[in-house]
Amino acid sequence: MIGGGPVAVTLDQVAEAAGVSKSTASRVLSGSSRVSDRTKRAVQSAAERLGYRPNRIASGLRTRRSNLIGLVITNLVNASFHTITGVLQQRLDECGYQVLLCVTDSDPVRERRYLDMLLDHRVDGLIIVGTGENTATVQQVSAAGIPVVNLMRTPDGTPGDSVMAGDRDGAELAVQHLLGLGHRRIAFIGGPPGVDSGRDRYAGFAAALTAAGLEPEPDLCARGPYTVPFGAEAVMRVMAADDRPTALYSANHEATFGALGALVQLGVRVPEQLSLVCHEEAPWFPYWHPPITVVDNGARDLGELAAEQILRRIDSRPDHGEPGPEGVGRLIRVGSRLVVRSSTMPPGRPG
Amino acid sequence: MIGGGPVAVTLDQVAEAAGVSKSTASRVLSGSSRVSDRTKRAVQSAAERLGYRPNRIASGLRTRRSNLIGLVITNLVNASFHTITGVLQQRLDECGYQVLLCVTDSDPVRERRYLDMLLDHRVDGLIIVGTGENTATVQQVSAAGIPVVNLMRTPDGTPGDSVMAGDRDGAELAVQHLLGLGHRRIAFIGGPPGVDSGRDRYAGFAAALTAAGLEPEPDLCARGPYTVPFGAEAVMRVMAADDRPTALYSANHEATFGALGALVQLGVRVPEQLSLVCHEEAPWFPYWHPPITVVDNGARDLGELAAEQILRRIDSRPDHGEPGPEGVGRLIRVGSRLVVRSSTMPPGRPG
DNA sequence: CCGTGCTGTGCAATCGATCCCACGGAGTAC
DNA sequence: GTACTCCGTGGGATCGATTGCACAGCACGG
Repeated sequence: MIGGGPVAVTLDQVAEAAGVSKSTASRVLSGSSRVSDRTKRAVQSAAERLGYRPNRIASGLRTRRSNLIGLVITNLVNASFHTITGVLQQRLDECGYQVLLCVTDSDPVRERRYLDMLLDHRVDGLIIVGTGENTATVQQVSAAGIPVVNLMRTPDGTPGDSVMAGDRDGAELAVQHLLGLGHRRIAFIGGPPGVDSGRDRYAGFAAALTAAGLEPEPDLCARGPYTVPFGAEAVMRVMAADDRPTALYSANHEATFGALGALVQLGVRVPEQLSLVCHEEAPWFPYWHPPITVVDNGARDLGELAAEQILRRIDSRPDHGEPGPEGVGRLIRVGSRLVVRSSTMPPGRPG
Repeated sequence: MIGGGPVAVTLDQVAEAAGVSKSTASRVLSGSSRVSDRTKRAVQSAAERLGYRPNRIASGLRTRRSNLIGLVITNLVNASFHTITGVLQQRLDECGYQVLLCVTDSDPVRERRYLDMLLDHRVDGLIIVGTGENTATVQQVSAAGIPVVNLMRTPDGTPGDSVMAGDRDGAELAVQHLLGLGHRRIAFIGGPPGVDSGRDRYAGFAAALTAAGLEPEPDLCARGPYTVPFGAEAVMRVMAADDRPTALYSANHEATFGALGALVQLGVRVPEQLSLVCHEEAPWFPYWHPPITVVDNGARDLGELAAEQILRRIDSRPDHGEPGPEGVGRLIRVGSRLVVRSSTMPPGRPG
């Protein structure tokens, strides 16, 4: 502690202290080539003694690998996104990669800037929950030889692989469950039609109804942003129908909270008067009263698979081989799972 | 698209295309020194034409600045943390710094590894919500000349500045509010005593009671983890008291959700039978039924101030000046604010 | 005894920027 | 005309690691 100032110890110094050349020291510390046990020990102890920490910037310049992966995501608030972010970070770290976090708030301008910045930092991979407004820039990234994985959303014309949630199937699962309980008037509160999940979940909802000989009723369907106020407003709307629904499918946890609040306010009891299923898990749904039936969209799996896919692409490009898209991007779809709790039950007799 | 392979354009190439030297091209693109307008235009157009993107790794090696800031955080799930993370990232980005995200899950071993890794990446700053188990390693980081900002927690012996929530004052505020409404039997559901927020919030709770001539009653106080199940269990416990409390202070939003679920289950109505105040804002509290009175611990401000503080330290160390702690670390405390909604009211007559 | 191959090590080029230093020429002062 | 100051520009060292190439020493087969 007597002067271990801010000047970091370099490999040269370690080499000198160990009485070997820089090259040998490097070989020992990165374990690439064979070195005699004696020198190995000498270098290691010198490194230890001096408190040597390799400079990844220098090493990155030479090896052309930053060990950084850009994560461009629309927000962190949504339950799926922060679960995914956590899982991703952990999995990538296990393989020596770090996450450069970029939150766009769905702003294409910020997204664009982040993409350029990630290019400048020479990230080894890009995982993106995109707005769809910058596919040209994403193309540039891909053309620069950086693997791209699209997460949750695959905009038209985007390069790279995709890891997508099984939105359509999940919504179908939820509605089939409600139909199976005997519900016929099922309301839908869903996301914006312009977003993959909004579109796909509605498609699943409609498909399940159609398969049962029913069809979506416009005044039982509300589509809008994934927000608490929208959920509340939507419930007010669908519950104002002449013939009230007996069940409600709600497409994300924020909207569901809005819905739950509004239902309490309306004095509608769940599940006695209205069955409720939410398409997204949240930590407190199992503990709610009643515990909420959900479609688990596999957020953890999404993170896991996105990490694995980007790592695979990085590995399969050992030393900046071919740049181009090797065939078309691969599409991985994560299965959804219905978790039945107590917020759904057969419809009661109309009052 | 005819061969813009993965090999990136370098400054040399831009310089050559513009017919100037590498030095001049650098000067134009980093705008450091005066250059004639003619050459400036030539270089800029060449850079544009070739699609030049500066290599931050190379530049970082030379300038000894990575433009990276390490964020070591215990988790992303907690509402405050993801708000803070989002704000931090945005603020730092505005000043050209990017966030290297590290989630520890409160595991000291992972924390330790992350700190070493951040050192290797030569981050320009460290913002940490620490476990308190690695102060020695944090000392190393600080000794390496990297500014450190402790967020929400300031373990004994940690170097650097601190940006802390006004936990004690906030809890006091909440309890004073309840006392002011006429409550005398106030229950406490709080965090682990080993964590700053757990300790401070309890202290504030106790202080407010003491100032009113009361004292905390052991069977109305539950202290445990910030989890939904604990909140539920704690409510069960305090509501089992012979003389039920008329008000409840709950120390974070996860526990509050557990509590709300349990209260519904017990058939206890809020606020008629029990007033509730939560020490932490969540997006849906304003929309709940009833809207929940909260102590806003200023998560956005915490992020904002932590970002500003680290940036200030980085700037005030223009070119690796003195390493040492310039005096003691600065302590910044963020004010808490009581937001009164409808979950609190004067106590009713005992039934 | 000599050629061959393997092992362990060192030398020096290299990655792509930044920036100190020097230099030529124009402008100004005396 | 000489000396001096700017200004714009180029040359080249430098940051700290990695890595291709060369070479010394040793073992082994013929």
